[in-house]
Amino acid sequence: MEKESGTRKGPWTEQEDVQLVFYVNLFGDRRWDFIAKVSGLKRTGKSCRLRWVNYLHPGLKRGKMTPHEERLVLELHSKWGNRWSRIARKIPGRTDNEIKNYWRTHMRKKAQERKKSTIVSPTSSSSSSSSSSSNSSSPTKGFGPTTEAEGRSFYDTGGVDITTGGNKTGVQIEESAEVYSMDEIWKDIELSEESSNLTSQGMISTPPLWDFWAADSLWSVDGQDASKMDSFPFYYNHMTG
DNA sequence: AAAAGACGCAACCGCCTAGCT
DNA sequence: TAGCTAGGCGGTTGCGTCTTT
Repeated sequence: MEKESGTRKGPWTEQEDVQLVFYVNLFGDRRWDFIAKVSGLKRTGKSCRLRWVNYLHPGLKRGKMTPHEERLVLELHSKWGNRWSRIARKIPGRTDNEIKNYWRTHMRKKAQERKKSTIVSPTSSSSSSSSSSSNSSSPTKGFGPTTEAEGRSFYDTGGVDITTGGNKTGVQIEESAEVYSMDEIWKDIELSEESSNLTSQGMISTPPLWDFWAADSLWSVDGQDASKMDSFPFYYNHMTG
């Protein structure tokens, strides 16, 4: 419900997308407020940016996460915690939002599995059942699926921000993350995904293209490199099919 | 075939930070 | 140096789609 002078909200239309892409190509992907204004879109700069970053950006990969990407997410999350954008930068073609969503889903599944397994056999699989609480004594955030009951969102958060004082207890950061996270996670993943033998098929390869994209500036578009953005037809095809 | 529940994704909100005046 | 603004980020929510009963 936007007021006449207000901004539009809700899902973007194809028309809006085309318009946004056009203006981003024109002015680069920096001045979002400006773009929002000149484009005539009744959207905030923020909204435009988000739409671009999460959907319209030419470097975006769509579809399911590859096993390789999943691994990366887990690995990086164990290092950095919920630093989604930071993680996303290491996984070309994936947005922070996507990774965040993936993680959330992932953790929800895990939480459910764990709940089930503890209900069925509270003493079973020794470490895993204790794992969710293994970190709870620490004021730092545990890696495992914290529950809403703990007052934080349930998928919050793995690793510790090394750069900040997340590590208030002085616990060794990387190790504390490792204590539970990677072992547990890998185990779970193997169990749940072995069946689809994704990991054993050498699917670890990121498309070479992505090495290029990643290494090059496109993923970290900095506005200045507008020449690379002349792939407008791509966006258009991408959007219109 | 219909209803209910689960899942996945897109988008918004609010806070924080960096840059500018 | 303080205040302001835009951009960036993480958390959360809403809704459409898919799956199960």
